[in-house]
Amino acid sequence: MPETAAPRGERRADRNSATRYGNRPTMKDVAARAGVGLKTVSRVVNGEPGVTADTERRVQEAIEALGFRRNDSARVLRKGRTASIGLVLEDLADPFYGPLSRAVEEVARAHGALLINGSSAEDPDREQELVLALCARRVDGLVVIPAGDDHRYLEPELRAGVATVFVDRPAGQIDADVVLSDNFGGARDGVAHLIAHGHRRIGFIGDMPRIHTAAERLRGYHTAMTDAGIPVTNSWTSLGVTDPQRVRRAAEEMLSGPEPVTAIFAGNNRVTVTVVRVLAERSRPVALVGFDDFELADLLQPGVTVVAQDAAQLGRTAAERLFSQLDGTLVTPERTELPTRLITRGSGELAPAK
Amino acid sequence: MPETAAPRGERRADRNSATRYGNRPTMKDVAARAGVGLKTVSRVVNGEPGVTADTERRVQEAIEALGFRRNDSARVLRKGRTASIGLVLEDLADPFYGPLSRAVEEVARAHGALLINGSSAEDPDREQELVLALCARRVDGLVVIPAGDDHRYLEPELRAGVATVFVDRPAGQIDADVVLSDNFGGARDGVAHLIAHGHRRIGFIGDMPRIHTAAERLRGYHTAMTDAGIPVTNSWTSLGVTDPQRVRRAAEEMLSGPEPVTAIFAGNNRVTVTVVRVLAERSRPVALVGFDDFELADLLQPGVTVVAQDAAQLGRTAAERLFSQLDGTLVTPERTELPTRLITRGSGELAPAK
DNA sequence: TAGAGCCTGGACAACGTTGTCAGATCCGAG
DNA sequence: CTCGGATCTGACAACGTTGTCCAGGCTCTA
Repeated sequence: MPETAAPRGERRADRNSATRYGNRPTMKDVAARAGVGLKTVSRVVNGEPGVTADTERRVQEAIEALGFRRNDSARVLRKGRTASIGLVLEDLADPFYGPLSRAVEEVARAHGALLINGSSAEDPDREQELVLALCARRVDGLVVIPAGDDHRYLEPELRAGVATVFVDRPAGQIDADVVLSDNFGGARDGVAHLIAHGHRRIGFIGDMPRIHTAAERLRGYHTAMTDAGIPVTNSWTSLGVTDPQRVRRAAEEMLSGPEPVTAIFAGNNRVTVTVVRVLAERSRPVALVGFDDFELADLLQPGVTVVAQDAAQLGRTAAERLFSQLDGTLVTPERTELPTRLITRGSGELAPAK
Repeated sequence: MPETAAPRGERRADRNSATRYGNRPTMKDVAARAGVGLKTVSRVVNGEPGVTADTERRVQEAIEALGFRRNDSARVLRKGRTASIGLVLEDLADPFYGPLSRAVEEVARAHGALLINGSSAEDPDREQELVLALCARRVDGLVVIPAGDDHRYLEPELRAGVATVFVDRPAGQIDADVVLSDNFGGARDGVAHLIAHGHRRIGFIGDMPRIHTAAERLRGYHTAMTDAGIPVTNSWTSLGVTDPQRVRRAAEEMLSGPEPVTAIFAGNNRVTVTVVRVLAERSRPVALVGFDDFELADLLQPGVTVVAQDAAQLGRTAAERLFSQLDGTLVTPERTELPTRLITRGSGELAPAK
């Protein structure tokens, strides 16, 4: 039907202009060139049956010649599903989130979906901004590592059917699926490990307790101490922003008071590393167990004993639950808790110094 | 205009059904509820002028009540720009790419764009698949860390106006913008550093030379050796897949031959770490310089001397060039090369063992 | 008070695709 | 030779938004 193509042809007077910047060929163009109907092109592009080999060949040639690529935006609009999921995390540059993100991506890929991700930089407003932007893009689902503690802004989205899984920390004020590490148990076991090696004065340096993981780990510390009948002195714990300067000061204080600690439990990755630096500068050996594993921990002198959580497994589990929601397999929000693993490498097995 | 809303109202017999799973309210719904025209809602949502305060309030209330969120897919279709860019890299879990990705994200954010990313897993087919999927989504631009060496498949996309910047390695067979580290200069300087400390038998363990960065670093090694008048023996270089087993074997071989090397230049991150492990098992000190910095390199005994490249800067530069292309500021593809930095920490300053 | 000009709001088409449905074509069997 | 049915093809509407354009009401001035 050349008639169908005519108005289009008029608008784009010169055939070459179809390949000009920002003016991509559409199925209509392909159809005109191949001398077939619009829908036939759609059929070929989507591999639908009911097209003769000859017609298909003509269409393919036209696609090739014009450099046509289907516009998925239009497709999405029509079909309602975007085949993409969103991941909001704290900071992609953090070595903990890289593997997690990659794991989510792999699961998404297995389901034919792309991953859009964003870093909240631990800022609740930015988290909300990102999440809502992703919803506006109509991602099919969301994996969120929350920065804020109030997620009621998600309610309309949840009602509208956006599948959502929270990871690493639970959602605030709403009932949602969540995948966590056993922060409490891990910390408790780590501290108990130090106690088992003879320590009684054990320091704890962690994040602000308003962060769920930090609070849970602190609780684990207290539980282990209480279980062993050890009263905890206030000066042994330091909770707050975990920038190197503060952690350094905190470590130095608890190591030099009248009742210096003989062991330190570090509440996260960054803390552990800073503590390692502080300890490296001192002659008296101090035991150390850190939450979160990190690369090369085994190569340090001594190797650093850690409570490891499996970031990739966390991401994988979350993504799988997400797609279960999308399949309709899963309906009720659940709380999944993954175990942690104590990896002994030396630093946690040092005996208390006199 | 209740008349306008009527047909819609009929289709969704029950008002509640508008908030049912997968059936989101549209601007039409909002307009009906607020008793205004469709375009007025659009104006309010986009903050366009020409709406009285009272009308705006009514619309805002309807939006609130219905939990409306603009469908960006439709918007994209209409406007032609998606305000999103794609990033294709090798592996998000690799600590080198985390900061790079984050830097790209920050620049994108500053330009109001979201980042979609994908891991090619160093597989050219998967790279192409990802890139084309992103093009189908009509991302405004692409940042690609290429896995393959033939990117002619991108030609139709480039003609269609998809801004593209290659990072870390140049594009193959097409003329495109590219941002690189000075792999050649960095490796040359690193090896020269070893030579300056008295080494003559220096090993090189690197990736397959079909990877551009690997080839350049190898060239740097050869140049440094030649400049110093040192003939290179074949058994001193190992090129291939950089899995731990192979690297370990390679290192052990060059350390135990009749003419054992007294220093090793490691072609990348992973190689460096493996070599550190091998050297830690041996008593005789061997000097080591690695390409790429890594966390805790300073805490090892001895600290590891490295040729550092700034991954974040690489990402930032690439993203900025991308947006310059989109602004129209930039038209001619260019090759940008960022300097590397030698960081001395001890392992590269060891004198050759007898 | 009439006319000009501004401001607000809405009807309509278009973006590029897919689902529906009906028309056209071809084959073989009666 | 004709008819039924299977197969292939295309016209059309719809997805939810934004750009264009025009209508109607208002204010201001002469």
